[in-house]
Amino acid sequence: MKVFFKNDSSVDFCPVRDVFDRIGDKWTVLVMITLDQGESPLRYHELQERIGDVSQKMLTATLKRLQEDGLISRQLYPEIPPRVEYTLTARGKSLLPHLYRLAEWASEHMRDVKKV
Amino acid sequence: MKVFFKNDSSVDFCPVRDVFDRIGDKWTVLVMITLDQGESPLRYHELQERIGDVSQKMLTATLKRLQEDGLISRQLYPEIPPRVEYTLTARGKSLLPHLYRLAEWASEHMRDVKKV
DNA sequence: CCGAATCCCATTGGATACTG
DNA sequence: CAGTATCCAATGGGATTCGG
Repeated sequence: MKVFFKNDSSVDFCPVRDVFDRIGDKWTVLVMITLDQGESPLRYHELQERIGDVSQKMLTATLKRLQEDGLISRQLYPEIPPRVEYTLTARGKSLLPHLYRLAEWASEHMRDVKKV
Repeated sequence: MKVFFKNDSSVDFCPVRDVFDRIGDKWTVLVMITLDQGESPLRYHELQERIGDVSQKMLTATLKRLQEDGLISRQLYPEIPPRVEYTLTARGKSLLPHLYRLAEWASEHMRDVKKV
């Protein structure tokens, strides 16, 4: 596989950087996996509860960006009080296996590394 | 696959978080892939040149932590001037396929997303 | 219930100068 | 050559308050 670097002046994109710039933050992957583990669409507050230690600000920001990237979809039911459900899109689902494999690798290799 | 959350009080580790905490920063994955693409061990300055836009401070810090995690090894040849060579360890190599798959996914799905 | 807006702190990371 | 050390700017992210 070809990898592009910054001094490769002919190209303006680098898949490796791109993907980690997008999902390498603190919450994005966790939200996606939480949605995947939920057997059905999850509401805002359900997500917050299941993740357990995410602030409203960060959950909102993460959801918004995931939606902009087409990885999740947001369904608003204009009731009183409002209800909002989040689901993974096809694109989002296509990313998940790779994330799980990384997590598997981590549980095999990071156990002794962690200690910090 | 089982995923652990923070409110899962019985466990103190979460593979998903662990791995992204470790490799989700700006340079770690890039260094590993650069080492992998080099057909032989790479010296400090070669790494800096190939990556192109990494500062000395960050390259040094990234290499040190990769070494602490057992993902790369550092060989010092005490000559004048000194020569240092970096290689991927077996554990480091075992992680690479997963990173490449993520990069592949990115080049298929992030092209149109990127635009920001 | 689902956020938006603001404030503030901690961490990341870049530029530069110096050392064995 | 291969780093250290220091200073500083930018970003990430938490706590709190407010709105529809």
